[in-house]
Amino acid sequence: MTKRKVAAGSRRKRHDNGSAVVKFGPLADWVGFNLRVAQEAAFQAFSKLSREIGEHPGRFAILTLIAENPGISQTTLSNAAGRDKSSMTPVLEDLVRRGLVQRRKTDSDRRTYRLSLAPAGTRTLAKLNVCARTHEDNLDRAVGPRDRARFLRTLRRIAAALN
Amino acid sequence: MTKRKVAAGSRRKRHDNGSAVVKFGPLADWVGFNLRVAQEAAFQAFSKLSREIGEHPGRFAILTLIAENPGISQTTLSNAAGRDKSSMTPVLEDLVRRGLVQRRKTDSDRRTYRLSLAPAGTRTLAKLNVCARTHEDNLDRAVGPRDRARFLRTLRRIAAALN
DNA sequence: AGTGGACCGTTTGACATCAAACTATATGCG
DNA sequence: CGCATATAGTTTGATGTCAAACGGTCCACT
Repeated sequence: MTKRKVAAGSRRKRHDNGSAVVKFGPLADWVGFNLRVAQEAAFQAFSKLSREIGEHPGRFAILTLIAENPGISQTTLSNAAGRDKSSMTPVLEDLVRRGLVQRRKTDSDRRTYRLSLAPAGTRTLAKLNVCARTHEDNLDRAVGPRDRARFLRTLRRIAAALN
Repeated sequence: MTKRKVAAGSRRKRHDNGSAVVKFGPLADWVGFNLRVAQEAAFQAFSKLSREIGEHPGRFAILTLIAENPGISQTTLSNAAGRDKSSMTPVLEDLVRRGLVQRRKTDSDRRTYRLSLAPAGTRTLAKLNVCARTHEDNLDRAVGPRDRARFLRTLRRIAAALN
């Protein structure tokens, strides 16, 4: 029970280190909980990849959406990214300061900014796309090629149903 | 183009309201992005349900884990919930103050707390379980009964592969 | 032309979370 | 025994997010 050598795989620890065996009970079979765990694991993994090239993981969706929709406004961007418009202020301030994004006022509507990628932004996005490709390969491997399409379809249905 | 009556379903707006048509480009086909969108939609939906009974959505996992593992320590709890141990401090302070959770020191190790549910905590958890059941029904409907088991398996594989 | 309501982006305040530093406690090892 | 090291929980500082309030702008309607 308290022998020096313990069962396979579990290295001897002086204390718990918080890694005791835990029962998850009904949580273990709920879609909501497993969805959260999977998403957080995926985000952590992408986070690590993007930090290796010195970029915040959240910048990827922002830069992609600007690249795909040149001239987009901050509010439209925030809606597409699923974030409040007020959280765009510091993010875009940073991206503009670093020369990745251009922010221009229009003549027609002086309230809105028109956002577009600067050349440096295109280059940064290209590097992030390499990270995303690697990340996606890891995810695909876990999902399996046979189930990928079905899995994507289910995710989209969940998003659509709960909005 | 600018007629009074517009195409089906799209109510006439004076301005964009940030709901312009947006191209998602490659984002739309990435597992990582769709996973994020689905999870955030699901969380929002559960959040709304749990706020109706006056409880923070995040308390559900905490209370369930304490119920399933009486005597669990804060660090073990934080690991199981996928949160940093330091974020448990204010949460448990709140739960103890409201009489939902009991926190006792042990004789054997005076550093650790042993957490367990108080009767009020059991009652609150029962109410949260009703919310979770409703939420899960909505999710199941979106997933479809045929794909549910496969979907769960895929989510678990993603979580396992990226840790 | 004037005006009221809607909209864009920012500011502010609240909150959850993390990471690192810190205090107190426990224990393996000499 | 005594100390170096590991662990439990808290504190602190930074960050990202939201929601509400605000100033500036636009525009439909009178």
